[in-house]
Amino acid sequence: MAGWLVKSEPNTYSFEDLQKDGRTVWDGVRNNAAALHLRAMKLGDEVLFYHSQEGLAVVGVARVSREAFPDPSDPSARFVAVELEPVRALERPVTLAAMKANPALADMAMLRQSRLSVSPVKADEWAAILQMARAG
DNA sequence: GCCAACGTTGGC
DNA sequence: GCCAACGTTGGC
Repeated sequence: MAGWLVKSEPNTYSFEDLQKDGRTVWDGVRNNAAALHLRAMKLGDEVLFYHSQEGLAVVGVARVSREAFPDPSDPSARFVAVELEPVRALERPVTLAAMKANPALADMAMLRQSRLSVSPVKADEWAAILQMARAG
């Protein structure tokens, strides 16, 4: 089972919004590298939910509830969307600063390419982040 | 608000 | 097909 990370500006759509909605269409991705990752997402894959601009932290875990389909917001039909549902909020947010400070995450895709809005998370990186969410 | 990183566009 | 110009994202 693959792990992923998506970014969202909480001003626009926060993890709390996802919990309130129960599920959401993850559309609007207009970047080929990010779209490639969207296409690779499988039903049931878990997704770290990161707040960009404000918060700057992973705040929750979501799950892919529908695999890639044509993005309804894309008139050119070149890009895809998935559907996400909330799993749970992290006990404590894992901040960008903390992730940067953790050598285990040095190779993490989102850190290496900060503008990538959808990125893969390796199993060991996933475990490290969840550990950080538990530890002080 | 600024700037670095990076993707896209368009002239040649 | 190259590359300069431009737009967008996102951290600081």
